[in-house]
Amino acid sequence: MAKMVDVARHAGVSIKTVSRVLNNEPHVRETLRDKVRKSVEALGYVPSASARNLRSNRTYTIHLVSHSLRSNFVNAIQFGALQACQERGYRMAVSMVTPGMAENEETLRAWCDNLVKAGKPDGLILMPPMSNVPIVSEIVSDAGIPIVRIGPNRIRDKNATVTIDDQAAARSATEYLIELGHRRIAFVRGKEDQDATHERFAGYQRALADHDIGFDPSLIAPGLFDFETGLAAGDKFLAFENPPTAVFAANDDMAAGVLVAAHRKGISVPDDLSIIGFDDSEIAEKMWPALTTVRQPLQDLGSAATSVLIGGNGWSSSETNSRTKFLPYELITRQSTGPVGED
Amino acid sequence: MAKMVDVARHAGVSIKTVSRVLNNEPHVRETLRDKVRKSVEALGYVPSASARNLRSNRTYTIHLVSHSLRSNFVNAIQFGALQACQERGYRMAVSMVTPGMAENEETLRAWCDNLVKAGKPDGLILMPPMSNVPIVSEIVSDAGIPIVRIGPNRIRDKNATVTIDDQAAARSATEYLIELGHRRIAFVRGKEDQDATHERFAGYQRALADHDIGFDPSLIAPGLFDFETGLAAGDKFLAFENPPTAVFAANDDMAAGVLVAAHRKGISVPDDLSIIGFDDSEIAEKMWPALTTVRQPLQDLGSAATSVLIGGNGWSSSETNSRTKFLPYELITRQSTGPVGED
DNA sequence: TATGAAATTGACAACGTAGTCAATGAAAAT
DNA sequence: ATTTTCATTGACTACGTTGTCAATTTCATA
Repeated sequence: MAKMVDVARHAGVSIKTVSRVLNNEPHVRETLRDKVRKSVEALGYVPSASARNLRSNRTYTIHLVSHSLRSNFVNAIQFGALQACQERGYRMAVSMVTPGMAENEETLRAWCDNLVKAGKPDGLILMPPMSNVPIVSEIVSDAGIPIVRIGPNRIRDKNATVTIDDQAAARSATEYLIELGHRRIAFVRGKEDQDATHERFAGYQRALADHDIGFDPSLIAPGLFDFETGLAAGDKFLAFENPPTAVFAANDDMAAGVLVAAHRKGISVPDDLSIIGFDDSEIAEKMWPALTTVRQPLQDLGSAATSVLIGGNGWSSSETNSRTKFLPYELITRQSTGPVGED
Repeated sequence: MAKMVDVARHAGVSIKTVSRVLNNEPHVRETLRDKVRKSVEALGYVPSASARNLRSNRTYTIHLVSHSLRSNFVNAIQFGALQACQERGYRMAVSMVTPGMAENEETLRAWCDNLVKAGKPDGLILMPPMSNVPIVSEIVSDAGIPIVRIGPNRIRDKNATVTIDDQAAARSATEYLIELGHRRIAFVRGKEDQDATHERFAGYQRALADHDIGFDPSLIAPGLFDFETGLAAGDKFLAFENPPTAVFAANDDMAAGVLVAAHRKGISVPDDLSIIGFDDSEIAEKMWPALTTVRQPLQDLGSAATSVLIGGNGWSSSETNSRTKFLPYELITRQSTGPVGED
């Protein structure tokens, strides 16, 4: 395979000049530049990433870390991030923190250490729930590798976070239900170790309080952000003598579960029950009735995170104040919500 | 950061000995091994992947290439592949062939060339529809990098393919409908540039022929493997004077579209219309009624592909006969199919 | 024309590891 | 006791690029 010295010989210049041309460095005459480019073309030369990495200590690689890739949420963000990487000539690597690792702090620490020392990525994107784990941020940061966390989190360090304002979003979703006349609004929580759950719940509570609607603890169900727990929550609520007229689930998968629970009981959505989700994930518009939900610009979250890491995004690294970038959310009204029926 | 020479000094040995211990090579006394391991631990040493790559010309990286990551199909396979990689200490990189590239052969060629020469992955996993493009396989193969193609394809080279038997699977899905008494069975095709579409259609036709059911071209709709085209197909079929009693869609997203079309028209599923999908993707069981579908072991496809590349899977590279590994499919019967109603 | 400054170019070193090969020591065979 | 064999260990080099710095050329200025 052709290497730099071959190109140099072919073009009649030194390898350093070839290097300069390839890296768009100044101080090379245009005529030489052309000659080198032609030689590169003629030999089909492509620089070795390994050698470049070793010498320059930069890998041009962004590493995306998540817990499990099996979710539309992670998938969409990854897509946005990868697209942004490729546009800028960066590669993208992915890793998962398997359930076993996350539990034992020592294992997790070793894993992170290995990740950053071996791979030396130019930046790390932490997906929820890894974005909520302080020691991950800490170890990676200590190694001098910039991080962007995705999604709401309470870690306050020099690293950036890219997210939507989950609390405000949940609040406006709840207010939308209130405006439709709903008063008995149930809420399905997500995983307790993710700050998104708490933020969304806080938004829900805030909306109720703002509209003088008493908080009824029986209208809160636990959840794990998955279909099954949504189904269970729906079954629970719909078994009440006086069931809620609307359910707000902390994500779409759980909302789908509530919807199926309603279908099974022959309860009409949205006539007898309004359902609202969160994320606007892929399934939201494939359900029937199509799900009203809060749209997170997932792809944009991914590409914004990448931009923060690679630069050229207008963020100065010396920025002292807020290191959290909020992207706009949007309430997508579809057919799963409607005015409260007379009872 | 600690490097090998630091470990060597700390342990009082040469760097070569450290190297031997780290790579589990023979010819090191157990006492020295221990000493080295202790020094590694003490210094928190992790070998540099860049240096190792450069020297050994191996990257311990599997590269996954797809068209777009935004599908449950790709997502699930990626998950399986990543898991298998991590278990064996390999890294995983991902790339997308953007729509623009795929069209121009010269661009695609350059892109592939760059991918393999720069990154030098130890193996490549090609997802559909890239697994169906001959020149990609060709270029990568020429660079001496092993490939595994996922999904059915008609390329016959020395590289491996991991897939299910799409034709047989489609045939048994169709037969299931026939056994339920259906005779007017519609079919929604997928993208025409993917062999999966043709294989599944062939299986559908074969089942009809085997049961002496005449082929009715009006019961075939085009599709792009997405929800919208499924919806359009459903609208088309259900507008017939004599609509089909069952629809077989070439994937789940399109089946979801057919289902919503039926819901909108007030047609009861499965009483008046049976629907069957393909893939058993994430949404299949989140719909209502839950979708009967052909399950592809997507995660297994991903991990099997990885195993083929990394080795230790029982496949000899000198294997001369079949280079296609068929994984088992399974018909998952849920609530979207039922016996044909009397008309 | 002479002079200084800046642009241009290349020789050489260095990144951190694995491969080669020779030197040493220990065990087995004579 | 001597030779042979093999396990053990380390010195040195190569991988292909980029960084350093000095040498040379070009250009603007005096």
